[in-house]
Amino acid sequence: MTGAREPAPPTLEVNRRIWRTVEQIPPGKVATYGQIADLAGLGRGARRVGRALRDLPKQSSVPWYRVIRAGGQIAFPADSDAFKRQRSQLEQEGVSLVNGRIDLGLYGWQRTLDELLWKPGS
DNA sequence: GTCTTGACTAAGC
DNA sequence: GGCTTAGCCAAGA
Repeated sequence: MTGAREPAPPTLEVNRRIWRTVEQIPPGKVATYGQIADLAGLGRGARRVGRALRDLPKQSSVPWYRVIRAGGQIAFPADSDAFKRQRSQLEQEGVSLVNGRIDLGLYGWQRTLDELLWKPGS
């Protein structure tokens, strides 16, 4: 066979899909790179998500600041402007940082399906 | 064409 | 609780 396997999607296509997924994060919530990658169909391409956000155009209205690392920590150095900017945006949405970290159990966007089933009061 | 880097994650110490 | 190592994959030099 002349290599008639699945045509790998162009990077731009993947990036756009990632941005679309990030846009689906509700305000006041945050998602991890791994989660975005999984929702975008990249599986364990957490790094791909980071690259996609880096290639993100400046005029885009994608809430990149709602994407954080696993464990609820921001992917930038604490002394970086990007870090402060992201933290400011998160606080503006009602997300508080505790010790430089975000409580995923509180602000995490659909941690796992188990949690949805655990949802009390319904 | 090879090597290094990087907006990552999970596991180990 | 935090640091280190290994795994992964794509872009840049």
